[in-house]
Amino acid sequence: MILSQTAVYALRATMYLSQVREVGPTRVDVIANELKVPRNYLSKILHLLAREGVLDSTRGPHGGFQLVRPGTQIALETVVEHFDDLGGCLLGRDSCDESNPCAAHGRWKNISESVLRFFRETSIAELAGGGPGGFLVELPIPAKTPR
Amino acid sequence: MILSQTAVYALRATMYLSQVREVGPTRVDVIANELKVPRNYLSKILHLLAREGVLDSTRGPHGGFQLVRPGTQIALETVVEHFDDLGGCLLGRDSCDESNPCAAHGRWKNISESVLRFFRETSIAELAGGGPGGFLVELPIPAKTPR
DNA sequence: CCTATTCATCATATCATTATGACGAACTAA
DNA sequence: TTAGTTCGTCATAATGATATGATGAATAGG
Repeated sequence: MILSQTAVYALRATMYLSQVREVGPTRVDVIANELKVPRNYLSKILHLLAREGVLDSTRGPHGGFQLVRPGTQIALETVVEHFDDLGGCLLGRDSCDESNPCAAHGRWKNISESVLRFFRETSIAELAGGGPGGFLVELPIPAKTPR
Repeated sequence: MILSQTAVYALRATMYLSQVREVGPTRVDVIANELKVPRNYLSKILHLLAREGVLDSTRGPHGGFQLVRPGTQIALETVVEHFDDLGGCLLGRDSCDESNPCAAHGRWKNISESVLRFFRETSIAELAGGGPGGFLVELPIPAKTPR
């Protein structure tokens, strides 16, 4: 698989959040149930995304997670980069660039760049909205609650 | 990393074998030392490639591994497919195609295909020969020894 | 046939990823 | 201030990938 299970959970969860029509946070349990994903595991993933500024988290009643800005403005890369290293050396070397290339570097570069561009230029809302059963509506920008 | 460590070992080993100028098998120990890769682990990998018809293995004195045909005629895919599943669903679904697509399918398809094309159309000799310090000479076709 | 050589394989260890269960900390509302 | 709700986090488990060490089986050459 190209992405780790963890990164896929993160993507699917943020995609889900980008489709929630009601403003305000959504509980982990709801997301976990909806996506059929382990609750505590997802909790850690979302917590990390909150620490990294992709989500807002709120505790207590009416708490949960929400996107810090509409899904149309969040690139897949923004979510995935915290879990997987896309764009590393194909042959697994620590350093691999023009001045010190691996055997595959020159030929792989173009492909690699188009992959990176996909993650950089595709928004989670684009994916969430494009799939079967997805919504195409624009979301209101949720109020940013300071922590 | 896009490829597993195992797949990278397999690639590097076959690339190495494609550059060996002498006809006949090369011992695992030589390859492992040369590539700085764990010997027994590499042994299993090469054994699997032999079972799968990518390599010939010979036991006893003067034994070792060799490519079944010149590296110019072995695609990266031929080596990698036995270890990693390239081209699976981006969101990790078991089945994902035109008739039952995941949310990312349509947008990811083009990128995915160019990745697959790279592995299908690039030979191990191309990589081995293209890197710094590589050889560009053509190899004689090694005699196919029945097992 | 014997011996050295080499791959084949078994048992086990280590590590990272993925997952589960229990409890603590923060928050809301009454 | 109390009770209920919800995220936060700790401890631990299960699994798969990666790695090591010891031994078995096939082969070539004397």
